[in-house]
Amino acid sequence: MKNVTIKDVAEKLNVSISSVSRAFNDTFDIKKETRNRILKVAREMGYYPNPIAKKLTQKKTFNIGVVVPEFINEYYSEVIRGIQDILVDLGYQVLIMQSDNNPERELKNVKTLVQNMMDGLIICPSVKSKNMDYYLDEINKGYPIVFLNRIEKMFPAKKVLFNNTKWSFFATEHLIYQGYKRIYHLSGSNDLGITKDRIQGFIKAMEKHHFSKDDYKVIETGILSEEAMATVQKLIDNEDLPEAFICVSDFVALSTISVLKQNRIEVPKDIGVIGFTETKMASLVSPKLSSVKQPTYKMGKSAAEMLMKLINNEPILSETIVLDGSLNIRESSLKANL
Amino acid sequence: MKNVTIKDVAEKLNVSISSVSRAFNDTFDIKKETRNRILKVAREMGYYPNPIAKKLTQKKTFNIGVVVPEFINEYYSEVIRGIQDILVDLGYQVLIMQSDNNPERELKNVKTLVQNMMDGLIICPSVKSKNMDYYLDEINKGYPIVFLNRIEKMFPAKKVLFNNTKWSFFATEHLIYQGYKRIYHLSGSNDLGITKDRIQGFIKAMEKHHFSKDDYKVIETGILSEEAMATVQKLIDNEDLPEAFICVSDFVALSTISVLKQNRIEVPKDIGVIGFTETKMASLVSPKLSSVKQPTYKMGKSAAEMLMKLINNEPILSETIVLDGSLNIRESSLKANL
DNA sequence: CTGAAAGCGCTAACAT
DNA sequence: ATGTTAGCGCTTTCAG
Repeated sequence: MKNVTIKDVAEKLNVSISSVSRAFNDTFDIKKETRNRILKVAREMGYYPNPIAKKLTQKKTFNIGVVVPEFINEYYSEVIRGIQDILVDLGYQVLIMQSDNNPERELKNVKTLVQNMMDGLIICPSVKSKNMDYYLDEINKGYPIVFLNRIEKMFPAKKVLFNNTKWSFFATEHLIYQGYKRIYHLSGSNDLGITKDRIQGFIKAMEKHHFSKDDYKVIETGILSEEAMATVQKLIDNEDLPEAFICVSDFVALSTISVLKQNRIEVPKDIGVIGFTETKMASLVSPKLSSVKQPTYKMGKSAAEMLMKLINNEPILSETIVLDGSLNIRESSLKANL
Repeated sequence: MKNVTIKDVAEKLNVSISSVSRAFNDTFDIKKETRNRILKVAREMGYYPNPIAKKLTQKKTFNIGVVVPEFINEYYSEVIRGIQDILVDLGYQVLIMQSDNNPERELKNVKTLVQNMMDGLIICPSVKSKNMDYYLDEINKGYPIVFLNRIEKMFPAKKVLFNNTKWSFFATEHLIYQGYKRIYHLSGSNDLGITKDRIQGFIKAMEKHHFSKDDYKVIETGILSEEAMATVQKLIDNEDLPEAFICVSDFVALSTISVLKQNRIEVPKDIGVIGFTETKMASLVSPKLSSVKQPTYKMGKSAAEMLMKLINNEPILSETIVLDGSLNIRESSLKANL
């Protein structure tokens, strides 16, 4: 039960604890021979340096904390894989905490990670994150933090973002080129910066192509299936259907298609639908879902690389990295070819 | 940059560090008045007890570690929500690590968590986890570990499992009752215990209903979409299609349906399909996917509760908790009603 | 009730 | 090249 300590090893070998420490840290000032002897016996005794004690004396922990809102789909999974692929090779371990989109829990998570002396943090804020003061405090203290996604473009901190405006614009334009004349945007929560960005891209496309205000609409639908379905059903009941929907997520897009189908409205023949933040399901469903793909893995990698620079005091050219995605056109938005 | 320590607070107030410690731990042997005075000033100074130092002196960290293979869908997300909902209320924080289904990384993760003095661990093993010796060592040392899912029924440790055999049996029987006369099981990796369990349930149903060996088949397909699609396409090419598929996951089920559709075979009219480990997508796609639902949230809760008992040395009635799920019949397996 | 002091396991000067 | 010692920030006897 009792753990073997550096002292136990030292006594067993009749050397000082510093020698054992040196052996394990492989410093220059120890004879290879002694080192090996110590290491060998230590292994036998099942000794392993206590990282807690180590943390107390050293600054470095080689632990990185990541806070994500949730794991409802592969989005953050891939982000984290990107992060890990960079950091694990550099000897870091990645500790993850889930905030469940609860700002209080998020803050508590961040504090836990800070207090556990993570060398740095990558934070993917919750929907209604309002903890920015605390974060700014830490940043000002010199604590390395990189934000990822869902953070205001103007927030004064290192961050990695997806170019929501641009790809929302492209997705909308794609619908326009397909000949859809009346387009609604089922958007996410207005509390989110990214929602505003996507709305902006949507409207930009509408205006560029001279849509009249009657021919487009932004409806805040949220990200829940039930909400989306209710919204679409209401549009049907009110006979206020557009020719195409651009949806905040694949999940909402599928919900939309599902309701339309229930009402014997066919996609893409009667109505076009395009999703956002592509999931693997997109190409497996029928009709195959067109969607905007985000570079999740790369976002994770970029955030991790940025964090490393921050930690190693290397110069960071730009505080904000904005990444591009791609538009995966499949069946659900293809009116033209019918 | 420099953090405020207990000493700083003590000096500022002209009290001993023990008093400050007492104030923060709210022990009985301190005057309420002193306590409040200390707390007040400490807050002002921005002091917060360093948990690392605390860990060094105390045994308890109120941190629980969770290792999961991945987050490709909401499965482990819900498991973790279950875990958190139990533990957060008890004052614990949950630290998560992702093994990416890599056994080495899994082991490294577990070691990191152990060395960081987590009070206990919940481990969801990888596909090819072979680290059992290390885990058994820790358990024998008295370290509280609970396993969840994907672990051999006979493994001598606390664990929470889903009754794969039973629900595989039920799902198969459902297909039988629908009138499908020839059924193939697209199974997961044979390295997994749960795969064997599901195969067992499948075969049990086949035998109970006197299917001849020619009328059922188990095909190891894995969990990748590409593999599943290739497998199904090959069956089509070989004119070896069954009347129904029971698939290892919703993902594989959707892949299967997708290939069938490409070949103008309709589900459920021509062929029935049922998934496993239901995802939210199941009810959104067309045809709506029948699937076996696992009690993910409850599994997380059970594991957390078991871990608490383990940590608090409370009696544990049964080493293994096996939970039941449900069969959500939707459209993809409904031949009878057509 | 409060303070002094030992110690948790380790690192990092400082000696030798 | 190795040993000695003073912390790291906190808890916890033990005195008083």
